[in-house]
Amino acid sequence: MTGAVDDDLWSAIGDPTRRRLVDLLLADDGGTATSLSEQLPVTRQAVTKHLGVLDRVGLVHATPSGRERRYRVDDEQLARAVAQLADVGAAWDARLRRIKRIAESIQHPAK
Amino acid sequence: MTGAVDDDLWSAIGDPTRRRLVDLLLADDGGTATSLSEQLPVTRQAVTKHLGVLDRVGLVHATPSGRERRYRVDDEQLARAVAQLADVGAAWDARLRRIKRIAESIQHPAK
DNA sequence: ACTCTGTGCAACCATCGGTTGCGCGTAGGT
DNA sequence: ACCTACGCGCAACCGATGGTTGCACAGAGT
Repeated sequence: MTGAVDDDLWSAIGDPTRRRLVDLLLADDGGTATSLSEQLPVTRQAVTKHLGVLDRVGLVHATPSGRERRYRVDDEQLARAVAQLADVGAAWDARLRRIKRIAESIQHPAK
Repeated sequence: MTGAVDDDLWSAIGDPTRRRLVDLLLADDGGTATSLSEQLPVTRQAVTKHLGVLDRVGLVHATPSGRERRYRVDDEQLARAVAQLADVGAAWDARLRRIKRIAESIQHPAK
């Protein structure tokens, strides 16, 4: 019923590499740009850019630790993102069911 | 458990304009590039390109009708897309719950 | 026949995902 | 204290993509 979709947030997780980045950070909290890039088919600089995007939409948060920058996922914002996925999915699903119901009611008239 | 995410499909619905396009087509089946562009803040040509992308991943299907090209949503493919949204959402949600549970178990040791 | 309307095609532009290359600071080994 | 080496940031560059404008063409309506 909300439908209040945040395009920036959605676009952030729309990119495959960023989605994997989130996956990696969920599994291995406190990863650095370098460590993450080693587990991905892209360079450290590419990862850095993606982390920048994720940071801008609040999905991750960086904390300097010595000469490293450790990143961790922002649970709340990720939960919000998950909610949006569910929202859109539910809306489309409802449409599909409605369409299917209509199609059936045509095949099997209501009386 | 599947995790078999189709990047092309996901990227297709990752774009805000394309997502709205799908929304519009679900509400107003058989829309044309021109009619759809009137309900969006972009030009017809931009819409045409997006419909091309959606067509390539099988989310919509065009049928020439006279001099017009009417587009309709492919129910099955959209259902697949919805499933993927649910998949990723569920995976992340599970992680969040697990993390939260761990955090709680630290505050309230298991005994 | 002439016009309107819907398409398609092409050129062009900004942004984005990705790369390479460089320079800098800081942690560690000796 | 030194020097190495690792992690990082910045900048230039490149191809793909989301967007625009402009034009040329085809099918209906009068």
